[in-house]
Parts: sequence; C-alpha cells; structure tokens
Amino acid sequence: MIDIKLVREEPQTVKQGLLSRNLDPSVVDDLLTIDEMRREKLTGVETLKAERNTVSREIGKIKDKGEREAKIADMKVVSDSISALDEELRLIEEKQQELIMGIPNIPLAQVPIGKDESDNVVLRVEGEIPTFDFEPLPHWDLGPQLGILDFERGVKITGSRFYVLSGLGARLQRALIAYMLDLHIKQGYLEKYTPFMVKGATLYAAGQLPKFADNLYKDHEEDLYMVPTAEVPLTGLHMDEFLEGQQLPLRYTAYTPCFRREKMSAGRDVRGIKRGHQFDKVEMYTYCKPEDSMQELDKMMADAEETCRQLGLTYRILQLCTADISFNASIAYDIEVWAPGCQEWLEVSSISNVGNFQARRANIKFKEEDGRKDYVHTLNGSGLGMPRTLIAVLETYQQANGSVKIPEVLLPWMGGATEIPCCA
RNA sequence: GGAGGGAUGGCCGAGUGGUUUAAGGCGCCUGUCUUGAAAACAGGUGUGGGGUGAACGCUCCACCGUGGGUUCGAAUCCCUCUCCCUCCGCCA
Repeated sequence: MIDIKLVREEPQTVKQGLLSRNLDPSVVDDLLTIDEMRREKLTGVETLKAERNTVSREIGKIKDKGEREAKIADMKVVSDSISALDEELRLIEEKQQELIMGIPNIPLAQVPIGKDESDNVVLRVEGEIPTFDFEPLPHWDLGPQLGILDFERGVKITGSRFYVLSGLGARLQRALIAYMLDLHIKQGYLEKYTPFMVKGATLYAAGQLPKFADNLYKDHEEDLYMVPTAEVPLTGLHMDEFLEGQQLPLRYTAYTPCFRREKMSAGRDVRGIKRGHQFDKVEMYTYCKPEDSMQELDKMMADAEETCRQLGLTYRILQLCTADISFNASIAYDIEVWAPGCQEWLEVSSISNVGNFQARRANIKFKEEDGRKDYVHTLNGSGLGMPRTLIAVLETYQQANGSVKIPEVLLPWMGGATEIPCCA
C-alpha cells in the first residue's frame, strides 16, 4: 500500500510510477479528490464530536431538571448528525481504501522502463549451455521413462496439472528442499515451518488480496485460503508488530507447498510439470531497516544464486523491467535455469525488494533506541522454486544410457543413491 | 463437539453508565542529589488520524480482543464473531 501522504505531496511521482507500469495514472487525481472530501468531512464530524463530548460531560453534573432535559434534546440532534456524517465518512474512506489498495508499488528509478517481459534485461549468464553427445530428453519423456513421474495417476486422483512423483524422483525433490533449507540456514536465515492455510487478513497484508483473489484456493465454509507462496505466512509473522531496531535484519527461510489456480495461464505451459496448481518452494524472506534493503537485496540474490551454482545448473540473471515486476515490488530480479531437454530458460526465482509497501499493509514497524520509528522494508525471494529446479536437474544430469546422475550436493539426502537408473 | 471462565497501555492490574480526562504498581526516559552508580525525590512515558505552525509544540478525534447496537454520554449494558484458559468427549 502506498502512502496517502506521498500521493498528496508528490502526485507526480505516483503518476510516473503508474505510467512506467503502463497503467492509467488518473487514479491519482481521483484519490486526491476523494482525500480532500474525506478530510473536509472528518473535520466537520470531529468538531461535532468534540461538542458532544463536552456537553455530555456537563449533563452529568447539571442538577436542574429543565436545563438537563434541554441539553439532552440538543445533543440528541447533534448525535443524529454525527451518525449521518460518520456513515458518509465511512463510505468515502472505503472508496479511498479501495483505490489505494489497487495502486502497485512505485518502481525505483534504476528499474528499466519496459512495455512487457521482452524488455527485461539479461544481466549475465553463468555457466555454459551444456552440450550432449545424444539427444537430451525433455522431462515429460525422461520422467515417465525413469518411472519417477506419473502424469496419468495425478490427473486421475486430482485433475489436470497434477502429477505424482515416485521413488527416487520423489526423493530427489525432497533432497532439493532439504538441501536448500540447510544452505539458507548456513547463509543466516532462520528456518520457519508455517501453516499452509491462512486467513483473508493475512493475504491482504501480503498484498495478495483483493487483487489476486482469482488465483487463490479458498475453503468453502471458513475464511481460510491455501497459501500461494510462503511469502504470505512469512509476511504475516510480524503483522501488527513493533520490532526493535536491534532485532533487524530478520531473515527467514521456509518450505511450503504453493497453491495457485493459474486461471490466467490457461493453455500455457501445459506440457510437463513446469506449471501446476500445486508446487513446492523454499522461500527466503527478510525484514530490515529502510537504509539496508538494497544491501539485503544483493545478499538474497547472491544466496539464491549460490543454490544454482552448487547444483551445477546453467542459469542467467534478469533484471525485470517496470512492466514485469510484481505488484508489490519496487525492484526485482529473476533467476532462470537452463533446461536442456525442453530447451528453455525456466524461472526458478524472483527476488524483490518490496520497500515498505507490504509493511504498510501489514502494519510492521520498528523502533530505535533514539526514538526513531518507521516501517520496515521487506524482501522476498525464492530459493528456489521446486518443479522447475527438479526439471533442470533431471534434464541437465541425464546420461546417454537414460539414467540421471545425482548432483554431488544432494547426495547426503539420497539414501546412498548416486543416480536414478534408467529402469527404476 | 459439550460445559464453564477470560481478553484493559511495554508488563502486572483496578475499574458494572457521567469527578476515569483509564486508578495503582513495575519497567523505561529526563531532572535533582552523587566522583560515578544505586537509593530517594520530582516530572514524563502508547498507537493512528485531523487542524495549526518554519520549528519545539499546541489542539481536536478515535482506539480497553473484533464488528454492530442501546444512550445526551459506554472499558462498563445488549448482540455477533475471534482468540486464550480449565474440564469432559473424540482423535493422527
């Protein structure tokens, strides 16, 4: 949520932010108009309330019956006006809130302007595009051939875009998760195990509601949603808290499954397991002071990148342009790994500095010993997203005989297996 | 699922319609005293929003778990929901 004071004081900044995201800036003027109305209405009703408070206190002390009755009658009229004005004010505030909740974060000046994702900037590519002396298979052929990936039964028990991992395939994914969590712990993040379901208020705080309601799975009788990313419960952790300055930065890592309807992506990426309604992810999340957030962004980037490097994957770093950074983000980078079988770059991580955008919604502040108070900055990044990392590992480490070698760093979790044999 | 109890400031805790403008205590901050500290004493100490001002500030409104209601006036009365505790039942 952006600051209404910023809209008031620097409407041009906000408009430019919207323009850079290719959005209509006229909402800023609407907001200014409604804010003016709101303050006018507020001043009026508060004056009446002040009067009522004073006179009501006097009424308690008045002994003369006639005088007392007269004042009560007067205040009844005042009270009725207050009720009416309060209701008008409520509607105005509701409208204002609705408008402000719909405004995305303002991109930082260094974010490249772009029209769509094709304007993202490839900052660098790490590792060589691997070459094979045989035709590398895409995972949708390789997985079933190895007996570790079962599309039909996933569809049978749940529906399209669901699959079952089996044997060493399931174990490989579990190894990836365990390895990533352990790595991030070493990098200074505290592991959290959170609920996989959250209430509506938590999703509002994280910026997922109201805008992305379509993408969420919701319980049909309670106010409970399946998490679309661990970012949501990790934001919720410190919702409505005043943190001590000396506690910061707080760095967390968590594994959760993620549940998304993917209505927007109907028909896209239907082949294989690249995009499902349920996927696993290890997330990194940082709360810090505003002055430290760019440095924390660099750290989180480096920490996510280290995962790809240790896994021996070929990857590239993209700086997202204004059109492609998420609603919450002020600046963001993606990490994409190369999948030699399906011959494409797969997004396995998106790392964002959210600034105080989420902290405002979630009401997370910190206090310094010298009395300074401010909203924290939050950052989030995947480290990494699961099925796609699994795809890249399978496709990168496949051998001519049809087997798949296990990357060195995963061996401690593989129960002695060093490869997935071709007829598992 | 059933029965009962509870939710008040950073913490403890009083408060069943108007001298409560949330008592008192603890903690914290400032000052006096002291070489320094402790103790003692005095003062201060929440969040959000509005108005005003160059600024220290001044002032008003709201907030006693949530959302409604009754009333001239609600922490206090009524309804709703949430959460916590105790006991019973069921259960991986």
